[in-house]
Amino acid sequence: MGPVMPPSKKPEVSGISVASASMSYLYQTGSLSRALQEAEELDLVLPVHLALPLAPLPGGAAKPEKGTATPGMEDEELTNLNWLHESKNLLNSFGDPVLRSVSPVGGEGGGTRGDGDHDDTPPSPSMVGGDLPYDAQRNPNCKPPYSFSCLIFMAIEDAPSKRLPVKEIYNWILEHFPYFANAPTGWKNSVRHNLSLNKCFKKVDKDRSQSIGKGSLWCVDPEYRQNLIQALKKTPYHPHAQVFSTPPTSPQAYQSLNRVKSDFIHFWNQAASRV
DNA sequence: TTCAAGATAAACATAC
DNA sequence: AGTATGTTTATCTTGA
Repeated sequence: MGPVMPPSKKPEVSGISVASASMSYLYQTGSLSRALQEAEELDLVLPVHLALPLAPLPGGAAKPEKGTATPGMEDEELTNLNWLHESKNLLNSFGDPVLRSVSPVGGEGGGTRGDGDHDDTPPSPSMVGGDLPYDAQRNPNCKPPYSFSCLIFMAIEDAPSKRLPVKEIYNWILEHFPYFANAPTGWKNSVRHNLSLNKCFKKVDKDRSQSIGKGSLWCVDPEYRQNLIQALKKTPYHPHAQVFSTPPTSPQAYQSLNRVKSDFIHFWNQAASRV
C-alpha cells in the first residue's frame, strides 16, 4: 500500500515523493491501472503524462508543445524541466517497450497553479507563477494537476464497491493528495459541486439497512466511464497551471530538480518492474 | 476575440 | 439546532 497519509498529519516528504508514492499506490491498487489499461486498448498511442505536483518556477512558461519527445536527454538538461512535458511519451523516451504497458495517470507537465512558496503555510492559490524557485523539499503540498472530476473518478475507481459516499471521496483525496489537508476548505464544495454537475457521476441510493451516515453513494456512470478514463490519461493541464520550464535560480533549486528527475526515473523503473 | 472547461465561491434546500 | 450533503447560479481564469 502506498503512502497512507493521515489527513491530520502534515506530510514530511517532498512534493515529488508524495506524487510518486501516490502514483505507486495507484498502480498497486490495481483497479485504476486496469481501467487505464482498458483505455490503452481503446486508444492508440496515448501520451504519457507525469504526475508531478510541482510548484512552478519563476516566470511561468508556455504550454509544452505536443508530441515532442526528447529521447536521449542529457544531464545538462536537468536544470530545465522541459523534459517533463516535452516528453509526452516518456516511455518512448526511455526506450523501454515494457514500460508502455503501464500508463501513469498524471497531468500534462504536472505543473500546478502557482503554489510554490517557501514557508510552511499552505500554498496559496493566488500565487500564480510564484516568484520563488521550486524546491521539492519545502513544498510538499503542491496542488495536484488533476481536475476534480479526475480526483473523484480515481477515488471511486479505487473503492472495491466502486461507489463511495462524499465523505469517503474526501478522505481518499486527502490520503493521496496531502495538498488538500492544508488547502482552504472550499475544495470540498468543489467536489460536491462536481458530483452534482458532472454527468459522469451518478448518485446511488443506499439501502435503508446500510444507511448509516448522511447522503448517498456516488458511482461512475458506466456510460461515461471511458470518457473519464480518457480524461484522466490526458489529464489536461490544470487550467490554472503554469509549466515550470524556467531554469532554477539557485543551487538549491538546481539540486531539487535533479532529485525530481532521478526520483521520477526511479519510480518509473519500479513501476515497470511490477508489470 | 470568443468559447469551453474547470475552479471557486456562495446561497439555499434537505437530510440526519 | 447544528452539521453534512446536494443543487444551483455566478464569476473568474486559462487554453484552444
